Amino acid sequence: MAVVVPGDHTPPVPELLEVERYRQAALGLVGRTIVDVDAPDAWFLKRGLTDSAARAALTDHRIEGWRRRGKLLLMDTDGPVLGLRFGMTGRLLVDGVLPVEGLEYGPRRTDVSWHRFGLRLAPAGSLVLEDARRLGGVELGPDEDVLGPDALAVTSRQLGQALAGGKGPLKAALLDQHRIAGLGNLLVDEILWRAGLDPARPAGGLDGRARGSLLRAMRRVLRELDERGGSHTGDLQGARLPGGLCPRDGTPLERRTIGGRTTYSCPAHQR
DNA sequence: ATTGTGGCCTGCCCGC
DNA sequence: TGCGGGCAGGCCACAA
Repeated sequence: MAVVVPGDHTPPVPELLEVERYRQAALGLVGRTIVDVDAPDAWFLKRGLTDSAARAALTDHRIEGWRRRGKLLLMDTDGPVLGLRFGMTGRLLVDGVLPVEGLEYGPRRTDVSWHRFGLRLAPAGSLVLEDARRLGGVELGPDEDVLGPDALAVTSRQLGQALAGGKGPLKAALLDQHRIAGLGNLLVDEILWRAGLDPARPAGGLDGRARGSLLRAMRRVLRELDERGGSHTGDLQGARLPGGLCPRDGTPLERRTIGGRTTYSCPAHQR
């Protein structure tokens, strides 16, 4: 059940669960042909891409599939691969419809001035990436291999490799998309809270038992929060504010900056 | 190579 | 009622 806290206006942050929903919705576009590209915001185009270059590269090509690796959404065509990143506030409109709806927080309004990238399709339809804060981006032929294994499919062995020898905090390792791809701040706080692990403990210091707890919590959180409706529906979410109490044991939560991110954790049961 | 820090960007909340 | 400051966080450049 989603926790709704009046006054909390955490925006809908696209972590892997939201990007996966975008992917599922975009699958409906497979088979259509790109007839025009609209990229009005040069900032949004990465790695030297320009509006005219994107148009030249994509026009007349057919969409053949959609893949996801972590938070990176990949459009396969019979020409180039297009990579879409959503940053913190990016949303995808598929034929004018927002696939991620019912989000409890954040602005519901939309604004055409936030449309950073669009594809016009034949015989009909469109794809639009809307991003108020412009922290996302679009690039051609993204390097997918710099990303670690996807968090939804990570194996015990891969998790062990991702954490091995890490001297930084556990949370920073889980946020590092090179190690494991897909987890953002909210999901990591929820996972570590459920696993009973202190986000500040060294990533490389986990024994087999702790790694097992972590992997189980990761899988369970991803499955449950997806069923509930997204990354912001965790049990910790409602308490993730100054003065919040641990929903498990009532202890005042600790608020710290770890891995450069605002971090809430329970000093009593996260060790 | 690994780890840490700051900046990008802008909507929104809060206090005055 | 308006305004300024701080905050949010994914990602990247850069420093140590």
